[in-house]
Amino acid sequence: MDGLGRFADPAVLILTSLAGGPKHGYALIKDIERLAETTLGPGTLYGAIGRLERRGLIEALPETDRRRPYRMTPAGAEALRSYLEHARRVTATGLTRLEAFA
Amino acid sequence: MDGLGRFADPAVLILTSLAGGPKHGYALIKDIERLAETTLGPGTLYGAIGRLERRGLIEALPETDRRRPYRMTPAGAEALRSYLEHARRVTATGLTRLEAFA
DNA sequence: CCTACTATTACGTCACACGATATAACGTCG
DNA sequence: CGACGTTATATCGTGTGACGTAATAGTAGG
Repeated sequence: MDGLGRFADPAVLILTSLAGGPKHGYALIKDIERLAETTLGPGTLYGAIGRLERRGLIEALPETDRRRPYRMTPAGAEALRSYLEHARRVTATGLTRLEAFA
Repeated sequence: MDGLGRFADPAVLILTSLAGGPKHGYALIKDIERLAETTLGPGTLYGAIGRLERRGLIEALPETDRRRPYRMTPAGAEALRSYLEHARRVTATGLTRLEAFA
């Protein structure tokens, strides 16, 4: 019971990873491990990829060499930016309050 | 479909609110609205409160006047701190990558 | 040959969203 | 004064679907 665990929203992590350039599924898993010290299982990953694609936040690129790469769309970048800015405000408030917490 | 929505993990929002001092359920809803521009429904709120209490991250104070206040425990403060620091690292990376994103 | 790489699919569970219900205090309008 | 609406406060029920876990499958490379 280590409490809350980590910040691990799959959709956000995938978009953040794709903000660094297009990647296929397996590369996403590895990048996210480095990025967030969290390992997404395949079900979690591909489930989230499908939902992001249906919402138009990412799109598939032509398959090459058994790899199915994805790229973030402009709508995805905008959604991510707005999410991250909001998250930054909220977490900053939390950290400030924690400092004052006895 | 406004994309991703906001950062809205109920457990984190509740702990963040309680980092500012003990509060009862209704006061939490109001504080979280100001804090995160998100309204937790009663089911969502009290469900999350129950789970946090079972995990020892928050604890109930004596009921006064039909109000059941909760306070964050030291374990809760530690869990929140570690979560927020991790989230800050991840979101900072995301924002950096987004700046470079074409 | 066994590990790393790459992807798909199936399945169960639990958190969460949404809404209905209950009750009490307070104000206000007819 | 009495009816009514509103604010404050908490509980419960129910359904959906995101997520975690894991089985399957194939290629390539050391």
